[in-house]
Parts: sequence; C-alpha cells; structure tokens
Amino acid sequence: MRNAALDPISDMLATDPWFGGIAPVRRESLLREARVETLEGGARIYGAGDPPNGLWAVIDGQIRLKSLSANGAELLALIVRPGTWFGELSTLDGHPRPHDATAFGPARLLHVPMAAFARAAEAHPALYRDLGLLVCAHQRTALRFIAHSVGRSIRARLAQALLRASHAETGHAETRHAEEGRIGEAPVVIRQEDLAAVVGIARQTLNRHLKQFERSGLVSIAYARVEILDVPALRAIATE
Amino acid sequence: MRNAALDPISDMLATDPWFGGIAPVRRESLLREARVETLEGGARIYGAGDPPNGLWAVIDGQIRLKSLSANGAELLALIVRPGTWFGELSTLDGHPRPHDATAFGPARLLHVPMAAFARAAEAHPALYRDLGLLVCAHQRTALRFIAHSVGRSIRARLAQALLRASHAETGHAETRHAEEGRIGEAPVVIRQEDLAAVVGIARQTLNRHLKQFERSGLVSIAYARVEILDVPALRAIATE
DNA sequence: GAAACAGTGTCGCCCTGGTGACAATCTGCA
DNA sequence: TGCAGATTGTCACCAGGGCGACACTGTTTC
Repeated sequence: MRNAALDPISDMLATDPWFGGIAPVRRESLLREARVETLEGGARIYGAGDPPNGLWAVIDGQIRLKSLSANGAELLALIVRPGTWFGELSTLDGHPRPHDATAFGPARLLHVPMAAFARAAEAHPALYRDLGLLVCAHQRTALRFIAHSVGRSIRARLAQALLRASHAETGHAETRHAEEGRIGEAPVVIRQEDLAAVVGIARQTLNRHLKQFERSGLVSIAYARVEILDVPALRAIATE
Repeated sequence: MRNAALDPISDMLATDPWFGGIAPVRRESLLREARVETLEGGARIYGAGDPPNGLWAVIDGQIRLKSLSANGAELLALIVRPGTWFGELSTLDGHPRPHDATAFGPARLLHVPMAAFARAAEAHPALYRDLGLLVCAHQRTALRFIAHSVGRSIRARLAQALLRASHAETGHAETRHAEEGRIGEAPVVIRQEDLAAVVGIARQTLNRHLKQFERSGLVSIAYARVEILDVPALRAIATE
C-alpha cells in the first residue's frame, strides 16, 4: 500500500520541526492516508465556520490563513509555506474552522481527510498526541504574537510582520534558499493594504513607515511587493 | 487507592466544560494522581521560562497568568477561576512555561505533577488526546482574543477586558453565583494600572473610559476594584 | 490616629495615527 | 498600444491617546 510517489515529498516534509519530530511509523501511516491535491490560485481549502475537513500540508505554493476581525476587516493571520502542516486545530477538536484558508497562487497540498486521520489514529493512537503537539506549537506562536503586539510601536510590529511574511522569522530560511544560491530573501508578494491589515494600521500610515524603512535601506518596495534587504536590522527593530 | 476527600472537588470540577467532557474513567485516573495544594496570596505556582511542573486546576481562589510584553511591561494574560484547569501547554509539549502563574489571594489548587500525569496517561493513553483538546480550547480563546483586539476601539476592548476579568465572558457565570443568591457579578479586584495594561493603554486613558462607563451605569468603581453592573450592555459594547 | 504608601481623578500639551482626497504609477487585458 | 482597474505616494486636517504633573482619597502599618 505504499505510495512511492510520495517519497520526495516525504523527505521535504521531514524538514518540518513538527513532522520531523514524530515517530517514523506514524509519519508513514499519515502519509499512507494522504492524497496530493493541486489547487489554482485563489482556491479555497476551507472557510471560517466550516466543519473540519482534515489535516493539510503545503508542498508547493503559499496558503494564507485569514480571519475576520471583529469590525469586519480582513485579518491576515498567517502565511503558510512549503513543509508546514496546518488545519490541526479543528481536526483535533472537531469544532468549526477559525480561519479561511486560501491558496495564494497555484499550490500543491497534501490532504489527510478526517476519516483518513481517524483510520491512521486507530492504528497509532499516539497520533492524537502528535497532533496535540502541533496545536501546542501553534499556540506558542499565538502567545508570542500577543505578547509582541500589545503596546509595541508600529515600527517594531511592522518589522516583525515583514519577517513573518517572509520566512525569516525563525531563522531557518537559509536551508530553503541555499539550493537556489540566493543570499537574500524572496520578495514578499503582498499589497500594502493587506500588510497594513496585518499590523492593524491604516494603509497610509503603513506606507509612511515602509518608506522610512526603504530610505534606511532595510527593504525595497515595488508594486504589490516588498523585498527584504536587511534581515538583521529588521530583527533588531522588531525586538527593540 | 481512592481519595474520598476529593469527591466534592470532583463534582465541582465536572462543571468545567473540558474536564466534564472527558471520559469518567480518565477523570478518575487523573484525580487519583492529584494532590491538593494550599497557597498563600502571592505564591508562585510557576514562572515564565520554567520547565513544566505539571497540570493544575483551581479549587478556590484566583490564579493570574502573566507574561512580559516585549517592551518589558507586565501583561495580564488570564485570570483563572475555580473549576478551570491550566498549565496544560507545557505539560503536553514539555517546553518552558510561557507565563508566570501566581495566586492572587489565598488559593487551593489541585496539582497533577508531570510524573503523575505520565503514570495516568500510561494507563489511559487517551489522556494525551484529552490534554490536546484543552490546548485546543485555549488556542481558540487566544485566536478570538487576537481577532477581537486588532483595530478595535478602546471602548470595545475595555468592555471585553472587564467581562473577561469578571467571569461573565462565557455566560455560564450564573451557575456559580446562584448558590450565593447574588444576581450581579462579583467585583473585579484589580488596579486600574493593571487593567490599563490588559487593554494596552495608559492608566489615564483607561480612567477616562472607565469613568464614562460608570456615568452610564455600566460599572461601579471603588479603590482597586471595579464592579460590573450591566453585563448585557457591556457585551453589546464589546461586540460593537 | 498619624504617617507612609498605594491608587485614583484630572489637567494640558504634544505627537501619532486615522481619514478623505487625489495624483501618479503599475498591471493585465482587449 | 491603450485603456480600465488596481495600487502606491502624499497631502492636510482632526480626533484621540501618551505622558508628566499633581492633588486627592483610600489603605496599611506602627
């Protein structure tokens, strides 16, 4: 019943701290139940309030998790990149999705539907614990986010948001880009309007600060795109 | 090996949505491993960065979870009241505590140390799943908090903070106070300084808004204490 | 009960961010 | 190429919060 086509994908996924950390038997059993799904840009994986439809991992492309803030504004919660699993919260507790998940550009995903996960977990009950650990990891991210947001300057929050939107936050970005022989970061494709929503400020205010960063040589701004030029400096600003 | 002294406590804990929702066998096995600990006001249950020391539940009194925001200000994350379990995140993933947990006033807690939880979980592996569900519940709270905070008016955030600080947020407070024959809410004992930190504003600004609430008859203000008079109106403001 | 301390109530000034407006620029498509 | 729509860049104006200051009131301690 092995799916040999998944082997290279499996290797890629194993670089993820969570997936790489769980027992190989259970990794196997999860992958055995997984199916690859190819999506067009803008495709919706699930919507906020939907009943859970299982666990997902990004193979190629970019998934954006959004929710509506209480005043109706769209709130970009997270950009999910290749190698990362998501959708575990509802999969574990069975409650409605807290976010919209949509593909930003074409994407390939690995999908473990609810029933499939249940099958795998029947054979390996420890998968529930594994899934709990994934929720823990995301919970810690959320707590860090809260602690970092309350009462911080806009400069700091913007720097943080830029690092998060690129993949530079955790510092293990180099591995992903080493093979392409690039030193810098891939540009972040995002409208300033959306970036402003992430930081929770008006677009005009965002523009002012972003321009200031550009003048300092920290970033380079183009149409619907921000390129990060100086990661260390941004890290310093983010934690100041 | 049953501990009969725990019976009334067990009944009280069963009113908690999480604990009440897990299988009675596993509730039992958890309680069998639990010890009651009596703390003085100000006692520290654990500190941010500490290695996990197990799972806790509040029997009497009030536990406050605090963390330091990035600019060094103290950030009151959560007030934990009787019947509620906490400390599950680090207990499940083994990583350092994200918060300080201290008793606000004298308190009695139920404590399941790491080794004790491990013992119980060995007999009932599903306890790991149960614990995962508790993390899920708290994760959803955190996500709601984020969605509710970004870009909301101070009025709304303050109303929300007051409801959270009292136990009125979830709406099942009545059960807890019915026995005392009280209709309203217990006063929230908190300095305006701290309340301001919760909302993320300056004390003076907090005072202005709080006074405004008082003039509208929503709350009543005393020394280091806020009494909530009109829960429905505050709920309306919190979601406006 | 007085003193020392903690917490509240209120100013006024300054600065920052929100808002609406509008021109300039870029992209995609006919 | 040329146009429509999307996005950015930049105003000026205004509301609102941060901050320092200080008096006042409540609480604790001796």
